[in-house]
Amino acid sequence: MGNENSYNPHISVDCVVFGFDGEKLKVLLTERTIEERTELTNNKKMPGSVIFNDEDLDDAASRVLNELTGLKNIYLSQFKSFGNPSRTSNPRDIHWLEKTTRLKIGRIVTVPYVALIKIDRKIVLNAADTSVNWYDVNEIAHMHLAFDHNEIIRNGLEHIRHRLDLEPHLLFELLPRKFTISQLRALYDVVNQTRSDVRNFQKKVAQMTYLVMLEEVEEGVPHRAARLYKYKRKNP
Amino acid sequence: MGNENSYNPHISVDCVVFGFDGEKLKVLLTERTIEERTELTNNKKMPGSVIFNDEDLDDAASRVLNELTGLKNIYLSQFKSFGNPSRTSNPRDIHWLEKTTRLKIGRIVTVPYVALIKIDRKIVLNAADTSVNWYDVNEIAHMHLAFDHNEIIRNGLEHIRHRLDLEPHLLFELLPRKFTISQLRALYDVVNQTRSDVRNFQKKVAQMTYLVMLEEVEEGVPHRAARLYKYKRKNP
DNA sequence: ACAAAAGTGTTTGGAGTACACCCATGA
DNA sequence: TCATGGGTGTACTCCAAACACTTTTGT
Repeated sequence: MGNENSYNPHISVDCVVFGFDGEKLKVLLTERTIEERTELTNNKKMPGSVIFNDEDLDDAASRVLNELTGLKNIYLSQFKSFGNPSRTSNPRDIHWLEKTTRLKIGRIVTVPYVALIKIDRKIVLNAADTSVNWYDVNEIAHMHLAFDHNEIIRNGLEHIRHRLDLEPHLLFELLPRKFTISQLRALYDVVNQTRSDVRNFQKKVAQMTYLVMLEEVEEGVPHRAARLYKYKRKNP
Repeated sequence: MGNENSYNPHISVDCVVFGFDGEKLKVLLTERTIEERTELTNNKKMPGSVIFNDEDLDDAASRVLNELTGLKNIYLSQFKSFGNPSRTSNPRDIHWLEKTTRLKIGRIVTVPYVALIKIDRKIVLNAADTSVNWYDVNEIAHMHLAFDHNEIIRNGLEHIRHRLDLEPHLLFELLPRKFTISQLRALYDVVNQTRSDVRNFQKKVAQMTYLVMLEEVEEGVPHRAARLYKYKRKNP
């Protein structure tokens, strides 16, 4: 994992980190907290880094997440790369990169990943001059991110929609360990852009052999408490 | 399109070129015809090239196909990149690359594309020391290709299966301009690894508004001639 | 006439969709 | 007691799958 520690300044990885707050799909963006706050607003960006010379792409993506948040064993799925020569043409973006890597930066091809994390996991920031925040995935379309990160996030969202369609159990990467059917349905609907019928969704859930009903209900809600479920990996 | 003409030796594109011969899915591989024929057999590889410094990835993939075959306007779809540091560790692979690019080659991240072409289009070879041939996609698993091309082709096949599932009209990129329902069904089955029922398939076809029946039948077959159809793009 | 593939309908089961009311709980 | 979401069953539609015989044509 990058033990030679020399950067390869031609290739980077970027992570579209998704979380679910019970209502909306969120994306994790980083922001420099020092310097240049007065200039134009494209200083928000996805977590990312150029790779090390002897580092695998998947490892680089894991490293980026771990360095930023302290988390490990995050679900990651790579999607199609972005390498338009003009993607690194904004002087502000380049200046920032050269400052952080201390390398002369020319053209960079970036290899993007989608990451799924449980939004309630506490994030431990390692970098002092950077803050991270969750943003509604729909609001991001109206924000100005660095590089071509708007486009990459759009593609990442499409990518993860397909993945979740093929492997529905990945939904549980986004939910807390114990969850209600309502939460699962809300997530399902926000991912598929649907509005499922409550009764029909119960039927669907009844067929999921990998869901186990717990002898517990949620707490602290001002109405009838819902049953809690958990996800059981492996097969029945 | 690479008008500065200086190679970027850190990034390449490779094309998994699919064709359909009426029965099997085929993949186009290139082979050096001169030198070293006696050594081990990993001299077959996918069409590919390192990119030019000012060249977009999609353009590089188009260029590779055009340089090799003379064809233009080929359907291309990028899928996930391969960048394991050890993928360029075989000395034979490196030697070949350094000879063709005249560059010192270290680690290379490759950005792979799937290409769909009509197998009856005649391929015009530009490179004198290279031959190209179609290979059954299932046989490739048992062949030794250069680099990690076996793995890339496996992934490319999975990728195009998903794409064809989402956009069935891409099937027609693989068929001749006029085709029979049997040909379409054979292609459908080879892609989906199914064995469709003839009658059910006719029903499915009847719902494809973008298929038009021609007043023509196939010729030269030793049995009842099948009706020909063509694909009509755009909407009704 | 025969071999070989083309072409054609009906039935059945499972999955998705639409739809409305009572229940449990906390405030 | 009331407000809030939790939890439950039935009917209809549509699509996929199973299944066998007649037609056309070339040899």
